[in-house]
Amino acid sequence: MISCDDELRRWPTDEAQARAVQDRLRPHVRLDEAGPEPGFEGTVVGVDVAYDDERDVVAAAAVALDARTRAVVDRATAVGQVSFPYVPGLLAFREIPTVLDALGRLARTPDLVVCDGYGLAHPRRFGLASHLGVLTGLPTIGVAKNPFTFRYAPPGPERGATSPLLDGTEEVGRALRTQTGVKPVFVSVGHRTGLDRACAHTLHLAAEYRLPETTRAADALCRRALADA
DNA sequence: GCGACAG
DNA sequence: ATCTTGTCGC
Repeated sequence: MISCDDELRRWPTDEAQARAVQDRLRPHVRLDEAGPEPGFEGTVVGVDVAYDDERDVVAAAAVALDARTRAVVDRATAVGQVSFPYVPGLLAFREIPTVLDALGRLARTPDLVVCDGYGLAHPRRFGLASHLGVLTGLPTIGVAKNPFTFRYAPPGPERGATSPLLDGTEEVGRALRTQTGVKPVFVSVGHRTGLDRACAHTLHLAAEYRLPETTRAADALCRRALADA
């Protein structure tokens, strides 16, 4: 078992340390659980972060939706100082401290967390969603807007179509068409979830727009929190 | 060395 | 991520 508090206390200050942390925590990712089944009774929480580099301020939001109806049932925000620069592959170190703060302000523990970014689809198989999952112990998935460094063949034009997201020949995630005729999103497993259910949840959450409601709600809220900070 | 590169 | 105008459309 890893201690979230200890990890935060020993937050890396340079890239080499950060990569070492990823290599140390990666074995704690659990890939043997299917995760919450689609339509489960509980909450899906979306998290997102906004920055003001001028003021060195970061604002995070966590929005809890009813997993079945997608109705917002709770929301929380947190504001902090930027703890790491943006480096491709090390995004988690920039976002996680403030996200954890916001998650801790929710009234109840999430049953599933949807992150803006990747989980296993990562150069060292330990993206933001996996990192957040290992620190919290919660089931997590990553939904990204861009394919990062990975390759994919365009999925079919219909909503629900998928194609493998590939690192060489390894499927690290899936391109998922959430709306007919619209650019796909890129789904990967974070922690304690399988790829099939990760895609099913994403599709259910993206009933109306390209991005899941969790992401849209968290994005709007963290922007507002940043403006008010 | 050069380009690519989640947010 | 963020900087940014107008514009097309429901």
